[in-house]
Amino acid sequence: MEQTEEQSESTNSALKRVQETAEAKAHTYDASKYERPSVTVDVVMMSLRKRDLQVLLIKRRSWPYEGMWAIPGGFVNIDESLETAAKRELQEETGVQDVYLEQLYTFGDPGRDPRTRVITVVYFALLDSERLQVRAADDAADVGWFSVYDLPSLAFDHEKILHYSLERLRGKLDYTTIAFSLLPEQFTLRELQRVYEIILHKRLDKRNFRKKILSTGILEDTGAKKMEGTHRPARLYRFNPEAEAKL
Amino acid sequence: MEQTEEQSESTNSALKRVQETAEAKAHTYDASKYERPSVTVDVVMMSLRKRDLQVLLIKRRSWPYEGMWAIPGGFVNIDESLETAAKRELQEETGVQDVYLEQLYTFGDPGRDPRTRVITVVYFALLDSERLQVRAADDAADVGWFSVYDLPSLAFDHEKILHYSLERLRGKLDYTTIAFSLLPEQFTLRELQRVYEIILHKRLDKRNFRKKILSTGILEDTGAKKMEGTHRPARLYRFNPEAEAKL
DNA sequence: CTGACTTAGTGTATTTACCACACTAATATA
DNA sequence: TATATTAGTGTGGTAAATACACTAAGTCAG
Repeated sequence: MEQTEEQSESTNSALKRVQETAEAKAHTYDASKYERPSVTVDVVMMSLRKRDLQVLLIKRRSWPYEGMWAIPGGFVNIDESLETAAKRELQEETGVQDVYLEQLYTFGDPGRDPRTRVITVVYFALLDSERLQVRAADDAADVGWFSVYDLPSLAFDHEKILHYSLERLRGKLDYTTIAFSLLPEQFTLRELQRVYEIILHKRLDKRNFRKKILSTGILEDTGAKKMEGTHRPARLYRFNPEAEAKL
Repeated sequence: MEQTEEQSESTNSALKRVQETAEAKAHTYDASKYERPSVTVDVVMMSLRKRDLQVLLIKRRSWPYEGMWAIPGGFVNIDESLETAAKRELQEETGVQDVYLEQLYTFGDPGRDPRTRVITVVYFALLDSERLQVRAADDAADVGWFSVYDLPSLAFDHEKILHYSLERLRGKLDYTTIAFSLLPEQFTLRELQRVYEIILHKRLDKRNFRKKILSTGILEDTGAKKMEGTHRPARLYRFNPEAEAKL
């Protein structure tokens, strides 16, 4: 449930040796002009839309992979932290703030970008299905939401990144409260169950699910009820972060 | 148990906008000469020594943090992958190859290094206690092994990195086979239990431990026995990677 | 207004995982 | 030959996971 904070370092006695050999070994790549790799931040943004787990992608308008879809991202400014850069990207792409955000993995193989050496730190973000509406259909030509179970062909190795993201999401689902960040403040138990079912991609037993969730004490009954469609009305719950219960 | 592969990208329609503003926003840091962050790879190397979980550190010989201990690391060469860089570091520091290696986290706050902006990708390595002997005491003035439970004062925020490493190790202990990478090919059940006890820093029940491990079918009886000290001889087991059993 | 339809909400019995706990046998050493 | 040391083994109790089916509150169409 927690991601530790940033920071660290490296340069030490051994480092100078390395640095000296670094340029010597660099028998070019594409660009001898780039002695050092560039660093970008990419953000995998997922949300629930229409009872489906979807990811936000951007259509590339130039070489390489022109016309293909890609995960949004951009360079890290010299004076901002990686997380700040990820938040800025989010803000620029969707206009949303205060979403769940965690660092996923750093991808840095040489040759992953045909233009130059780029190391990218990938962040993973979850939007709740309500605030989601805000933008998303704005400059609809370039930006689109896609089901993670039915992806278009993707630029670079972004398909691999999305698979990794999905694995991580699934893994964290049952020992963290990550699922709540996909729902609005109030929700019914059935809606919560649906989040789990969509992400795990399998049916769950209703009674066992409710029993397990409620036994953790992590939910708070709002007293309100939700009436919708042709059903019986359902209780609305709220996530209680105070209750540091284990799922 | 698996770490996905490298690779990805970022530059897309939104990227250009970002890049333009990047330099504008960069109201210096220390170095306007560095328009872009440098990238290093640091390696947290742990091993079991004398019934203790220890980490390899290097003594700094210059500013900043002169005389303090730090995690070894170095710049990423322009033509090598992050993992390759981490392996190279390992090789340089300890002369060991083919160890367990996984990417841990990327730390990149501006100001984490007083000299310039450095983003570091931290890898986590485990050496088995046998091959360990190889070097380690070579240029003993600069390099040393320290108990993770009794650390010296560390350069930069390396203490935080080590805490994170230990947490990750503990977390993975019971749903992966990571523990085996700390042992030689053959080992007794008692030795395996000791690995768990040292890492989790608590005593485990012998019978329950054996029952659980053996029931997974992940161990293979070698037929051999180990006689040592003033004990009864013990069976030697071997890790069987084929048996894709869950711990 | 009535009948058909949809979903909320509830309990029990079975199986499986987890945990606490103590003695005997093989070997080395003094 | 006596002493010290560790390997190896089983059982019962408790908590968690799973499989499974019906009733009641509401909506909607006719």
